[in-house]
Amino acid sequence: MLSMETIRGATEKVKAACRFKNCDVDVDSVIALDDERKAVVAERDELNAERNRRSKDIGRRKRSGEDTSEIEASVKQISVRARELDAKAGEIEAELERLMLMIPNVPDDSVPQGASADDNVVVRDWGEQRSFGFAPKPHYDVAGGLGMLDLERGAKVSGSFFPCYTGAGALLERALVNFMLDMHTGRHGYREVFPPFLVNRRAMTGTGQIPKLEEDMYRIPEEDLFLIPTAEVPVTNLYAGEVLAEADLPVKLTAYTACFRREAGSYGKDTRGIVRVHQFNKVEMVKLCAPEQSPAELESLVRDAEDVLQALGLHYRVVMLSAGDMSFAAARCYDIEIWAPGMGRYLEVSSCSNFRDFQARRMNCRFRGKDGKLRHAHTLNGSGTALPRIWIAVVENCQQEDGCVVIPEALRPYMHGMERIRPPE
RNA sequence: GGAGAGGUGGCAGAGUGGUCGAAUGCGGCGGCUUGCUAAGCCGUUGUCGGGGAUUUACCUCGACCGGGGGUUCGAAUCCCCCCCUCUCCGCCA
Repeated sequence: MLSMETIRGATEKVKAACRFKNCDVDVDSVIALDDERKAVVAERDELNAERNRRSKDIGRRKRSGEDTSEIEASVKQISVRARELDAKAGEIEAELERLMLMIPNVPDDSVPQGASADDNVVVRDWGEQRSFGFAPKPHYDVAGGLGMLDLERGAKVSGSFFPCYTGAGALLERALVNFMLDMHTGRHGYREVFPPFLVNRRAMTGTGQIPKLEEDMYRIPEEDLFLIPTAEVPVTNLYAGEVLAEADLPVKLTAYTACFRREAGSYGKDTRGIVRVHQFNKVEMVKLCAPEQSPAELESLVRDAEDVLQALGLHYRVVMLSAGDMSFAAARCYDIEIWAPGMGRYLEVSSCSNFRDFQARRMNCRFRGKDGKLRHAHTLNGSGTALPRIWIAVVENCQQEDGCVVIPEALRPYMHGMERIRPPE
């Protein structure tokens, strides 16, 4: 969430952010409500002060045996009035918080000030599109021939878009997870965590999935728990309500989790294969750092994700998102798009964002600076990377004319030394 | 699921209706002492919100003793609900 200082001091920018990110909040009325809050709180506090003075007086008089019934009656009246105002203040504060939680983060001045994905900017690319001596097939055809996927049976037990990986497909999935975790922990200096996959409402609110995206989450009503849509939620919220030491920053964490998304409203898109599914695996990187560090930490975060793709020899491009294409909580975001020759398009495998103090305010995560003062931390995260799409990229890029898939060398140690995936006997 | 114990300031740990934002100890910070260190002594040491002074550290009011509600002139202290932690029993991957 934004501070009230930001909302009051940069009102026009905040309004622009609401337009870019399609959030319907009346910023002026938020400010007006805060004015009202201040007035009610001031009156209540004055009454409380008077009540406290008189109550202490009652204590003194009782000890000296005086009659206090008159002054007690006066305090009673003050208390009743103060309680009414307190209730009113509580209502205003709840409404104010509800509205503040609906205001999106403000995009950085440095990002393209456009309204849609058309305004995104490719900032660099790596490698090139592989040329084939034959027509490359989409992953579902390649994987089908190799017994790597069983979408029909997955649909039988859960529904469509709940993929089931089989045989070498399952092994490839597991290999990719281990390969990426090893790289981030061993080479990039992240600490591995294995968090819960179900989180409470507070956590979902902390990272900003709620309220705007609540409809996209799977929810367990009995406990009001949500299946995580990304490891970002449990991992970032690990530090909710805490005060970190500046010397411990940046905190760099990596986690494998399954991710669950209802993908409400996206039916009809990407209906074949596993580009868009309700359950998928992902290795995520999360950072908490001091405000001064976050711009550089975002750049290194993207590089860490790129390293995965480079080690696998997969062509990709890095895109800076425009103000209108960024998520609710992000201030600045790079997407990494990997080339999928069978589908003939680039697929988003990673999204690396700097949230500045937006999530930290919601979570109340602070750090104590060297000067002894408390400040909100900055948070960042990025996929490193999302499994279905990197799985697709491996299968489609490494397919051979005979239908086999040659496994990238970096993955072979994770696949019992296997060099190529052949059709099952 | 059942029974019990407990959640107080950075930590430990007192406090069972007013003089408690909270003893005491440890830690932290400042100072004194000292050749240095240790020890000792003195002082200081939370967060959030409002108002005021001031180009920063200042003053003042309010709130906060797991969370929420209640009783009372007055609640860390009494009552109710919830959450979490620990111990034991049951069940179970």
